[in-house]
Amino acid sequence: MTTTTDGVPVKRKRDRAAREREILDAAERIFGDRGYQGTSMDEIAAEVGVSKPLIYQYYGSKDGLFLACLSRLRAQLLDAVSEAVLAAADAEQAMYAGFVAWFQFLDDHPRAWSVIVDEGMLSAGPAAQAADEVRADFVELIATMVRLNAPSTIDDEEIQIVAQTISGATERLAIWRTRTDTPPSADKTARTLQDLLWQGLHTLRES
Amino acid sequence: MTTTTDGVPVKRKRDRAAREREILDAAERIFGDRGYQGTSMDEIAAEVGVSKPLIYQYYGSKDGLFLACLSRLRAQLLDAVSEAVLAAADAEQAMYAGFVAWFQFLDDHPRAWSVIVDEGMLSAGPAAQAADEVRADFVELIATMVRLNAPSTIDDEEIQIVAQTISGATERLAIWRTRTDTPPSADKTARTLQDLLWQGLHTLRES
DNA sequence: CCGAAGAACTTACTCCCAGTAAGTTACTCC
DNA sequence: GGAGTAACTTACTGGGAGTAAGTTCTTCGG
Repeated sequence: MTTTTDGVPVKRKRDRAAREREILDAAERIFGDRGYQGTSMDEIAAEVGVSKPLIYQYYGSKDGLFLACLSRLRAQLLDAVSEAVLAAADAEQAMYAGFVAWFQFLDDHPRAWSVIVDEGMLSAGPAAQAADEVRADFVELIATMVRLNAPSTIDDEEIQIVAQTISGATERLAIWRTRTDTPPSADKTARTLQDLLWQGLHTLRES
Repeated sequence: MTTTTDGVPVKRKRDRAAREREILDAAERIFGDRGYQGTSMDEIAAEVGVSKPLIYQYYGSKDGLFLACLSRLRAQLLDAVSEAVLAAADAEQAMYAGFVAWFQFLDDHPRAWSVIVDEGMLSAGPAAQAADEVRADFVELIATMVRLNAPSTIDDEEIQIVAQTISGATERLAIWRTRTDTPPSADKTARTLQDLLWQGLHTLRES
């Protein structure tokens, strides 16, 4: 049992939740350093000081563990962007602030980002679908902003198209910036993207 | 020797170029069906009716072989899009026609596309850089079109940003369309994208 | 305090697959 | 026909994902 007589959970000496966190932290670090392919489950197990089957018991597979990392990191990224968006004075500033927050976060957390880049690694099987769901929160946020700024004549399909466009654009820009020697600043990138998209958003015509 | 006395290449019974093509064709088919991870080199070798080390001799590694497939498919895709762009009456039509050709090609060649999607698989090591170079032709084409349509006050960094944006957007849209039950038509997707971007392209202001 | 039940955890494997060392066969030219 | 080389094969290694089967720890009812 994990509860006392009054039903309150009690600290066990071997605490599953804590172990899961330990494993996840180590996985995040190693995946971030060496990439998905370059990381072995044995390595993560050794880093935590635990045997490999334990990790399989908790996370099911290498994909599962990677996905758990991805999911947690994406959540942090979404928080950073959401916060920036909500703090903005008007809709135009909100979109711009969101872009800046996105690029800035990725500049500040290169290891986190390199995990997110490796999302592409999961292009096969059920993991691909799971990875899409992780990204979906983001697309949702973007879709909401699009809805607020586009003409009311727009239909749901078009909103999806625009949201996917913006999501794809920001991801590609982020990857490109990390692979370029002297990338434009987070701010300039965000500003250019904003200039490119803002007008068009308001003038989307019906099909 | 592979030449006769007058220097003209002669057909050898065992013809390397032909073998390379055979291997590449088989690899393209199998990678397209089963994905990068799901494909083994033994499988490709068996399909061609050749031993595995031969493939390694010609293509160096699994990544190398995959990259060769990717490169050939990308070239076909680029051709299709270039042709559509060049055949258009004016700049606005050219951009739109390019988008349509892109989405249409991917609808028509699902196996080819699934290889290109797996490009993300090569996020590590020198293969990642090689994959970027394969994509670079495309970004180049887009950059050219941007240059023709944007105000002359734009700088090179901004052109790169815009080109990466468009490249990222089209790729994400293509992936999204394949993973959606009833995706919008190639035409509607292209039209919406065009509406979103065209105006902004002309009003990009200086930093 | 004792023993049963189950959760946490380990040892010691299997299998698959990328990549290779070393050798064999087929062709070309002199 | 024999030397040289390109095309090709057999038979292996190494490493890593995933697992079967067992052991140790913790809790709880009696």
